[in-house]
Amino acid sequence: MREALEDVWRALADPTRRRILDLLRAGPRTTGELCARFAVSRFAVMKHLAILERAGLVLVRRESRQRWNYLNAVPIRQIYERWIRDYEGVWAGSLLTLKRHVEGSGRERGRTS
Amino acid sequence: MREALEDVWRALADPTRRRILDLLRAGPRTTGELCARFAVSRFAVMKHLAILERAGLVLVRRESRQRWNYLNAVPIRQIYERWIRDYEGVWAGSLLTLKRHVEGSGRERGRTS
DNA sequence: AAGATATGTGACCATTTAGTCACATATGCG
DNA sequence: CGCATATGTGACTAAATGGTCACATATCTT
Repeated sequence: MREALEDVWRALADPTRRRILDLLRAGPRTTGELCARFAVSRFAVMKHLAILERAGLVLVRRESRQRWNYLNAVPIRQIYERWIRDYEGVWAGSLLTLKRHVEGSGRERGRTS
Repeated sequence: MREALEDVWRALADPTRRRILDLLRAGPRTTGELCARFAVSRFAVMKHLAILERAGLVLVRRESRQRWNYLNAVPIRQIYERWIRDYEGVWAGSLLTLKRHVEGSGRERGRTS
């Protein structure tokens, strides 16, 4: 697969969509309930929900005339495990890099490869 | 501050930029070295670097006619600590949600708030 | 000084994105 | 039935994005 997390990254890039996910952490919500929380139009929220659904971050279940949106945090976990986690080893090193950076001491490439 | 991580999220949304960061994990690189690794034009890479720099993910030090790009992983750590971490408690629950979702048993809202 | 190398800038283009309004469908209820 | 409610769709706009090419500047080397 061609990096299925691509849609997830893009979905998470928008602050409104992250807020939607934050709301869904407390439990499933109908589309109407979600719209009531945002200043933008109902359709704008629906578009965001469609993007979140395509990314697999939101699961939808229709019940009569309502649409229940469920949070699925699994893709977020994958983002962490497949990418962010790889940077844990550099966190401490980054502070050192910053220090050398401001010191401006030349010729300290220190590349690993 | 008005959520300074906004630029970081947007910067991370692009796969080319994430690849640049992956390269920089092994150590600092000049702009030219980075360009050689990508199919897109040199200027496209420079634009990506500018976005990464604005987000604070890349620190730049000029040395004579070269520009050394350093990885700064601190914003990535903040993304984790201020957002992703909050979802750890839901990872297990998401599997349960998924199970209920496919079962399609109505009326199990189970909201916390 | 001259040329090669490394990076910075300006102008432009195509596509995507986030948003709008208006209208359609579908369901619960009196 | 008829109406209110909840969600789905179509058409459109403005701005941001990712990309290009051409040109400018600055520095190292001969």
